[in-house]
Amino acid sequence: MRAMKATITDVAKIAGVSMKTVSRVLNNEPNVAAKTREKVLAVAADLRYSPNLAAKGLASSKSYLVALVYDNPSPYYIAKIQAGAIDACRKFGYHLVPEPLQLPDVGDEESQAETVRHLLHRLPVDGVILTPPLSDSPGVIKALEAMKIPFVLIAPSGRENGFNAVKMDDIQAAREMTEFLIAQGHKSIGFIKGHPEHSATALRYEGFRDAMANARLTVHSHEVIQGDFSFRSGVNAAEALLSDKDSHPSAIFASNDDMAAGVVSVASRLGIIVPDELSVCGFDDTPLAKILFPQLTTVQQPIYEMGFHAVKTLVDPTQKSKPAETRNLEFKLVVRDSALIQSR
Amino acid sequence: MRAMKATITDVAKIAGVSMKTVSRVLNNEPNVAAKTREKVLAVAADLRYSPNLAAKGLASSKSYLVALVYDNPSPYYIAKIQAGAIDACRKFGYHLVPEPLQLPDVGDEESQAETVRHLLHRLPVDGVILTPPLSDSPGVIKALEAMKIPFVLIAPSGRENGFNAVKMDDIQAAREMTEFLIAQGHKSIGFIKGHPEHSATALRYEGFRDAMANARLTVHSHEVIQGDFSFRSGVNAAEALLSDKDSHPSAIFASNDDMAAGVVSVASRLGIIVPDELSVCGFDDTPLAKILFPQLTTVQQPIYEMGFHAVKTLVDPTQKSKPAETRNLEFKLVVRDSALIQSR
DNA sequence: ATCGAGAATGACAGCGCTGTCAAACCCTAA
DNA sequence: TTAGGGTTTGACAGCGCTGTCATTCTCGAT
Repeated sequence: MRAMKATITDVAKIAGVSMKTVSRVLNNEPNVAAKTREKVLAVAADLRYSPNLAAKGLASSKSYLVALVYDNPSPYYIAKIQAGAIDACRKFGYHLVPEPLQLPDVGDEESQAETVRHLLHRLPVDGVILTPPLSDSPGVIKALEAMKIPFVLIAPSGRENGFNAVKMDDIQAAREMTEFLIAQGHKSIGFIKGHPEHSATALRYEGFRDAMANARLTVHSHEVIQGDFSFRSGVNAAEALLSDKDSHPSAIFASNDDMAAGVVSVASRLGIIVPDELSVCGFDDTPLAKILFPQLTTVQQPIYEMGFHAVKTLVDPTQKSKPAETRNLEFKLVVRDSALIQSR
Repeated sequence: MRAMKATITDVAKIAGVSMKTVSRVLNNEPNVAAKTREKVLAVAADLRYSPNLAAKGLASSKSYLVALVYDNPSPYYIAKIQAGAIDACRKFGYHLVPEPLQLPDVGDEESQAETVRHLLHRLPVDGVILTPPLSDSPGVIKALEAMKIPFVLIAPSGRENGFNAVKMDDIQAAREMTEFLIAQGHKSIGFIKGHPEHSATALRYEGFRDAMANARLTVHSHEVIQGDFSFRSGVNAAEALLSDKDSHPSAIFASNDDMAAGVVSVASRLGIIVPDELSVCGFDDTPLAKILFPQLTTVQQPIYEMGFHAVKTLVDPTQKSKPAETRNLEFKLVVRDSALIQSR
C-alpha cells in the first residue's frame, strides 16, 4: 500500500505484464488468461490503483461524464432524479454533472438550442438526461441530435416518439386512484386540473374521466376545476367545490399534492372533517403529503428509478446500440388517512 | 465556423503562432503582446474553439472538477447549495460533481474517512465542499487533509477552526428574531429546540436566551421544549406548550420551519388563532413557510450564497493561497403573517 | 511431427494540452 | 554603438491511458 497514486505502468511492472494487458483486465476486455487476470487484479488491489479519468478520457475520447440538464422549478423532483442518476453512474464508473439551464425564453426554439449547444460545447459529455419540461423541447432535442450526443428524455409528454425515454403512465395512475375512490363508495368526485401547459395535466384528467366513465358515473362540469399545480389554486378550487356546505362532492382528486394540501386546508377551515366528510387525494407523493394532517393519499412516482434508468440506458454497455425505446416505470398508489374510510 | 471540434493546434496554425502562445492567451497568462492576444482570441472565436477538459486536466494534473459531498436529509438545502456552487463553477470554468455519501455509521470516524477516501480516489477533484453534518466530521476532514485536497466547510458548528468555511451567524439570527418578537410586545415566549445532535440547535437556543436576558425576560423551563427538527416533534411540543388553553405563551419560536408548521397545525386544531392569539415563527425559510396559512415569519439563510462562496474560495485564482478564513454571510429576517400584529 | 487458427500478449504512437527551458526580440543606459 | 535586462515566443517532452497492429503462444487436427 504505497502512498502515492499508482499508475497502470506501476501495476504492469509489478505484475510482470504489459500496460496493455493491465488495461484489458481493468476494462473487462476479453482474451486475457484467467491467471493473468487474477494476478493483475491482485496487484491493482494491493496498490489501490484507480484509473485517471482524464487520461482515460483523453485516450478513448470519452468523458465518463453524464449531464443532467434541467430547468425545473421543483428542487424536490430534480433531487430525486439526481439521486437515481448518481447511483447508476457509480455503478458504471461514470459521474454526473448537473447543468441547470436558464432558458432565455420559453418558446424560442433556436435560442434554447443555442444555450444547450454552448453548454455541451464546454464540457463534452457521453450522454445527456433531459428532465421535463426540457424533454418536450424540440429545439433542445434537435441540438442534441445535431451534436450526436446520446440523450434520454424523462417523462416526455408526446407518446411514442422514437427517442429513448423513461416515463410513467399518468393516465393509468389517475385511473387507478379514481377507481380506488369509487371502490370506497364515492359517487360524486370533484377533480382539480393542473397547469394547462404541463403535459401531465391532460393525462391525469384523462385517467380520471376514464375511470368515471367505466363506472358509469357522471363527471359534472362544475365539479372539475382548473388549477395550476399551486397550493393557492388548490385553495381556490376547493372554495368553489365546497361552497355549498350541505351538498358537495364526497371526494376531491387534486392533480398534485400542493393543490390537495390547499383542499385540506380549506376543508379544515370550513369545519369539514377529512376523510369522514370528504376524501382528498393528491398526486406525486411530495414530502408535504406526509407532513399534512391527515396524511395525503397520493400517487408515488418512480422518480428515483427514472433517473437511474436514464443513466443506465445511456452508459450500460450491455444495453448499448439497442433501438430507442420508451420505458414505462411502475408507479404506486399510496393510501393514507386523507382518503380512507375506516368504517367499512 | 467549421463543423468539427477545433484544437489548439488548429488555432495556432491559423493565427500563425505556436501552440504554447495560444495556450497562454487562453489561460490569461502574462507576457503576451496585445496584438498577438487579440489575433488569437479572434481566431479562437471564429473556430468556436473550446478546450478539451480531459487534455487540460491530464497535462496540468488538475481536473477542473469540484465535488459537493453531502449526507443531508434535506434535499431542499442541498439543492440551494448546489445551485450556488454550480453558478460559481461556471464563472470560473469548473464543473460541479455532487457526491452523496451514505455514511456507514455515524460516529465511526475511521470508516467515514475511508468512504471519503475511496470516493475521491476514483475521481480526483480540485476541491471539495462539505455540507453539514459532514462539515463537523473530524474523520472526513482528516482524510481530506491527508489527501491534500483543498476543501471548504459549509456551516460548521465549531467556531474558528483554522479551516476555510462559510457560515451564517445562527446566534445573531435567533437573537434578532427574538428581539422582533419582544418588540411586538411579547413577554412570554415558548421555544422549541432542534435536534440535539445538530450544531445549529445550541446556537439558535443561545441567541434566544441572549435576547430574552437582554430584555430582562424570564425563560421558563417548561416553555422550552426539546424537538428534533421534525414536523411531528413540533406538534408534540406545541401540544405541551398549548395544553393550558387559557394560559400559554403568546408567541412560540420554533428552531425550524417544519416544527413551526407543527405548531400552526396544532393551534388551528385547538382553535387558537394565529397570529392574533399566538405568534409563531420558524427558521430556514423553507418552501413550506409560504405554503402554510398563515405564512411563516422565519429566517432566510444565505444558502445559495454559501454554495457560491465555497466554490469561489476553492477555485478563484485571485483568492488562492490566502490564509484559511471563516466567512460569515448575511441572513435575513422574513416577516410574514404568522407573527405580525397588525393592530399596533 | 506439423500446420494453422485463434487466443494471449506486447510495442508503440498519440489523444490535446501544459510545463520547462531555451531562443529571439526589444528597449534602455552607457 | 553595444551590453544587459526584461519581454515575447516557440520547441519539445510528456501527463496516463487506449487503439492498432504485430508478435508470440497454445492446442486440436492432420
